[in-house]
Amino acid sequence: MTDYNQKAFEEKWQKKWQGMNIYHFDFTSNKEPYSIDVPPRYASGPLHAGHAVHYTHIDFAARYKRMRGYNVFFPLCFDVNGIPIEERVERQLNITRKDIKRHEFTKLCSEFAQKNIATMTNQFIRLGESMDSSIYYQTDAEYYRRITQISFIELFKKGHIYKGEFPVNWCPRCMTAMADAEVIYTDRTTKLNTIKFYFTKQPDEHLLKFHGVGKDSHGAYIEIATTRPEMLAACQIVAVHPTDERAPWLVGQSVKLPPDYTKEVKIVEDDAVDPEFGSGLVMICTVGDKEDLNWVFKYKLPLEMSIDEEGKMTEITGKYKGMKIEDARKAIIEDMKRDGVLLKQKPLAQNVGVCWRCKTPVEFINATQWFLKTIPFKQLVLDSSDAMQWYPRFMKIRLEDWVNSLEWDWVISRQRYFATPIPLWECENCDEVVLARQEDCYVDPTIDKPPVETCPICGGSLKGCEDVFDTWMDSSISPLYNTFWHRDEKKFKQLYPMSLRPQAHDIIRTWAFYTILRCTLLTDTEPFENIMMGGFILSEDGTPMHASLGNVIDPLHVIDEYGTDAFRCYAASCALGEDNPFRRKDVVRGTKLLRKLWNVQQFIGKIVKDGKPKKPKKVQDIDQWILTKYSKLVNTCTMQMDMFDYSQAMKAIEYFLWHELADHYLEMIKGSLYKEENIESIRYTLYTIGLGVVKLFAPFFPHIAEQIYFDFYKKLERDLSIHISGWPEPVLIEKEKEQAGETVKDYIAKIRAWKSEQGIALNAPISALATYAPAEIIRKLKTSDTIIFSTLRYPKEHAFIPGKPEIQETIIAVEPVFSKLGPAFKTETPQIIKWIKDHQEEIISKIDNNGDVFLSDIPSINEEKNEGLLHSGYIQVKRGASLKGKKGSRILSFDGFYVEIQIEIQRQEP
RNA sequence: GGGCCAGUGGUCUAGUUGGUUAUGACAUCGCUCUCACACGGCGAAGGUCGCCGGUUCGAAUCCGGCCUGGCCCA
Repeated sequence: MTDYNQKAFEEKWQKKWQGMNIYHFDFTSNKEPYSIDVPPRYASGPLHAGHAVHYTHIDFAARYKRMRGYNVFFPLCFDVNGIPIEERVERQLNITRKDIKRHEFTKLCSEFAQKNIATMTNQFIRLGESMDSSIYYQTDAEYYRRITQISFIELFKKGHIYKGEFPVNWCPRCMTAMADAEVIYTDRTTKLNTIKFYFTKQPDEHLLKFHGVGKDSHGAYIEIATTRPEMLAACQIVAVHPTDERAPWLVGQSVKLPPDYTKEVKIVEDDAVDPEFGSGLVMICTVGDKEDLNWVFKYKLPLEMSIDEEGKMTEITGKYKGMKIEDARKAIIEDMKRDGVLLKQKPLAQNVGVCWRCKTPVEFINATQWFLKTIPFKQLVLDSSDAMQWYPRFMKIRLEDWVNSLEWDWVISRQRYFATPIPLWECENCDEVVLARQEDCYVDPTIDKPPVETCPICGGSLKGCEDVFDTWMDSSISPLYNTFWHRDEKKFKQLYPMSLRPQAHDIIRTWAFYTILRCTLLTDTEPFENIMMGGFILSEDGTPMHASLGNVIDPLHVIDEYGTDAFRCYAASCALGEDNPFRRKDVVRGTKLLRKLWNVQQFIGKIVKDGKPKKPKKVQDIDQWILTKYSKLVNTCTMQMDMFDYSQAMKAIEYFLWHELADHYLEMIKGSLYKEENIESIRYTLYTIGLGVVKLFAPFFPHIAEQIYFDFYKKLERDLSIHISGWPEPVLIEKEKEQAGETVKDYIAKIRAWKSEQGIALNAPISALATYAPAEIIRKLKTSDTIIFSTLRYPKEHAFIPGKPEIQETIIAVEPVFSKLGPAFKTETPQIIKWIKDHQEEIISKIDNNGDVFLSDIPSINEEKNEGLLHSGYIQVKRGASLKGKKGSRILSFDGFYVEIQIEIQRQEP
């Protein structure tokens, strides 16, 4: 017997597989391709356990499809553009990108990313991933960026791109525009400041009676509550709700703005004002938040900015100019306190939008940016997503909600460096845009010359665009890159749309949405057929993993301790789409399952080592039973794998292996095996199921499966590796034999349980003289009597006797069969049930005398037919027995049969 | 505030075309080293299936409302 050393052979296979070329996508093959749009892993740092689980799920799909005979396209790939990497580099070196030359900075980013890529590539190998490095890509490479640029140029030519001056989300720390999808919301407590806005003209005294209006030595004022006092200079208007009792007095009035009271603004009424908030009067700035922005458009207010691109106060804020936002807020509060115009401050819990990467609160900046139209294409995206199968289905709703909630087009330009350059030049004189020629891409307009010397319109000089793309512009064409769009028309036709998009649900609004949008716009076809949505892997305590919380789980640590296959067992136990805390228990359970699989295979291996058994003429009943069970397992498991339901599939295989096969079948055939009875049938069965089970496990546990395959099956099968061998097929489904097998199994299990209860060793002989049971059961038991004899260690004389032993058997209860009664009698059912329960003795005696009880016996039932309740299956009897054994024996009663035991065996007296 | 998901023995968990006696694992407690496996086998105890109402002959399952947690969004 080979020693079980999981770690040693995991390492061995990880090395060997590199050279075996079994995961290779074959462009010349005529097998049907199964293409996976693998999430290019972002190169900002190593994988954590959550990523590891996601990629393991993808690997399950890849390995399964390979065994199903597909030509699987499973690229190794990385996403290498954008702010997060820049941000890491800036933090690591304690610089900002503006401190050094643009191209020096991008070089640093690239080096940083390459290091992470090397780390992650190794991680993927250790996770047992079957990615194909011959179709490798990374999104910052010129070959990839070229496709990003071409896709932009095509969208531009279709008229879907425009340049606009528009307030956009802006991160003052990263100093760039960002899309709505990149803004996340977080709770924080801030201060709500109530400030005096004095009237320009003294209002009617009557107004002073109302709340939120006051008067001091400087005159009458209204109270305005704001969390952003530093934006006072950008205040354009004050609003009150139309139904507010003060509205008639206030609307049309003007107030002066603190802190210096030189600027005047009007008061208007607007039903978007929340009368319950603050004083019920709100100041509207350009632009504090999105709501302000709606008002700005509604009232056509000037777009005056109080904050600039670096997060500093602008000219219009007067003395606060140049201060950072937080400093300016402190300063203006101090000033207003001093002047007595700050009435009160109270804490306020609010939900602020922050930069997804650096968590700095996002501001709105009016800036000229490039946009890709999204608003006109909502329906297009929804239709495209309808054309795909979503797993689980409810995830589609998230995409639909996001699409329906969209209000703005997608800002695709970023004022950053480490990303794909926007391939165009602009005339410094007339703003005419000169696009790069597709055949020239990849281009970097900050270095490369434009395709024409000067502006074709006015002859002005052309300046290369310094903005770069949002990094989602790169990753959201992964299906186009993968399928050789604009590189090889034949391959594109073969591969597009891709078979599967696997991803996590946190990037539905970005990666999924943008990919569906752009690929559909560019190809008029949805980019993938299936989309499987992974859940979140949380830390062991159920909190999300965060470097800052120190609860990040390193998958390699887990693997070092328990092995890769055990880790993959945990991964398989995570249902798709559901959030799962990391469960060490399931990894431990994995180690046990692997050991069980190993042991079972050692046992089977010994028996099948003499060659591949042929199917014998007669397969014994008990073998037909387990083969039927196995075939059913193959069917359900195949179905579940097709639906990406890995947790269910693995559970089913595990149950079959451990309980049906090991606990029941193996135990049952051991006796025959040692006596060499029905050996051909058993060997055939063991070989078929032994190999089949390893194959079913192979996508989950690639290492142990390969090891077992090589140890026992490879020399008898032709395949180079279990991972490119065929997926099992059902071999036999014999319903009757299955039932007979279940009967034998139940019989044996009951006797074994009884022996266990009696403290008799399971392999100890017992002097059971006879088994009594209804003829049908006896017939079933007899088909496998050799197994019963050897498993239970019965004496040769043991007889199987149809009928009852010499016992007094009585009916002890009559039970209603709800599933029969309900549909037949509907509302009368409860009465019948009650009657049955109340008249037990009467019913029992009737059955004993006449053999049945009839509907007409029930007084309250108006039923014409005179059906026998027992005969029609409306009731069932539960029999018990007062048993009389022969002399020197006693009779044990089980559910459905009796066993007569010689008493001597029980004698334990000293 | 809206959407989605979840709530089942001490812990984790399976289970929805509705059928009355709810699955398994871990932990606990008994018994058992039997020639693949004691990291095994056999058994016991442990649950008003989040709460309330409705539909139904019958609800963990369907419907409505609510509570709690998570995720996403505003």
